[in-house]
Amino acid sequence: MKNEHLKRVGLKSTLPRIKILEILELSENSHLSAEEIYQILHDHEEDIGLATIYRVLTQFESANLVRRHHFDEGQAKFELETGKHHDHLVCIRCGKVVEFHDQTIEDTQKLIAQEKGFNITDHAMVLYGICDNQGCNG
Amino acid sequence: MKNEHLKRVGLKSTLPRIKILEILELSENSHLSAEEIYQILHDHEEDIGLATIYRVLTQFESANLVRRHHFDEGQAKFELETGKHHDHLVCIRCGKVVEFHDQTIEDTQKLIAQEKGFNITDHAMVLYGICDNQGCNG
DNA sequence: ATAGTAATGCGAATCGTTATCATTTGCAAC
DNA sequence: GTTGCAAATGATAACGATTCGCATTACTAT
Repeated sequence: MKNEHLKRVGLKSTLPRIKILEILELSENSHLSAEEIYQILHDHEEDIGLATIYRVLTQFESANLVRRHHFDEGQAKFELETGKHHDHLVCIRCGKVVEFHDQTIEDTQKLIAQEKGFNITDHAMVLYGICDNQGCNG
Repeated sequence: MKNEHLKRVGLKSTLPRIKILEILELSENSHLSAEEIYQILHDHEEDIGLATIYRVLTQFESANLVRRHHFDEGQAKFELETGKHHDHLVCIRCGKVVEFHDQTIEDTQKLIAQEKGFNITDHAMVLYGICDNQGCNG
C-alpha cells in the first residue's frame, strides 16, 4: 500500500504524493520530467500544481524513493529508486533511455578516485548515441 | 597567435573572443562557468557583456575550441578542447575538478552500447565525491 | 467532529541562458 | 588611411526550468 510506503519514509500520505508515486510506478521505463508528470496527471483529471510536483519529487529524492538525473537536456528526469545502481544510455534523436550496469567499470572508477584522493559519493555515467529505432538512424 | 587561431576556425578575430580565449588558456584547470569568466574579465577592466560571453562560448563549442560540461550544478562549465578525451572527478564540497582517462572503461562502454543497439556519439562520466583538500573532509 | 500542523495551489520570483535590436567594430576594397 | 558594410557586441527583455511566499486546504491525532 502506498500510504505505508510514504509513512515509512516519514512523509504524510497525501493525494499528490500518492498520485505521483503511481505515475512513476506505472510509466514504462520511468524516466519522466516534472512537466511530463504534470501532463499525465492532468490527462487523468488530477489538478496538481507543477510546484507541488517539484516539491514532492524533491522530497522523494531526499527520502531515496526517487533519483534525479540531468541528462544533457534542459530539464531533469526522475525515476523510481530501485536500489540497483545503474547507468544510462540516452538516444539523442528520440530521447529513449536504456539502463545498464557493469561491475568492472564501477570497480575501476573506485580505483581511479582513490588514486586522485577522492572519496566517491556518487557518479553519473551517461552514454549518448543513436538507438536502433527506425527513424533514429534510418 | 590567437588571431590566427580564431581565423583558422572561421571566426573573426575580435577583442571579446581573444580575451575569452586568454582566460581559458590561463585558468589553472580551466573549468569555468560563463559567470566566472565574466567576473575575471571585469577584474581585468574588460567590460564584456555576459550575453557576449555566452555567444562566444557557444561559437567556440561549435568550432571545437571548447567543451561544455553540465556537472550536477546549476550552470555549465567550459574548458578548452585539448583533443585528448577525458572524464571528470568533481568535489561536491569545494567544486574542484580533476580529469582522468581510462581506456578500459572507454572500450567497455563501446561494447555495452553495441549490445544495446546504440551508436555512441559521446559520453559523460562524472564521479562525485569529496577531495583531499583540508576543509573538504577535515 | 475539531484543532493544529503540515501540505497544497497559485502566482511571483529566481537562475542560467538566449533572443532582440540599436550601436559599434573588424576588415576588405578603394 | 578612409570608407562601407556585414558581422559582432552590449543592454535589456524574454525564456524555460525550478523555487519561493503566502493564503487556503487537507491530514492525522485527539
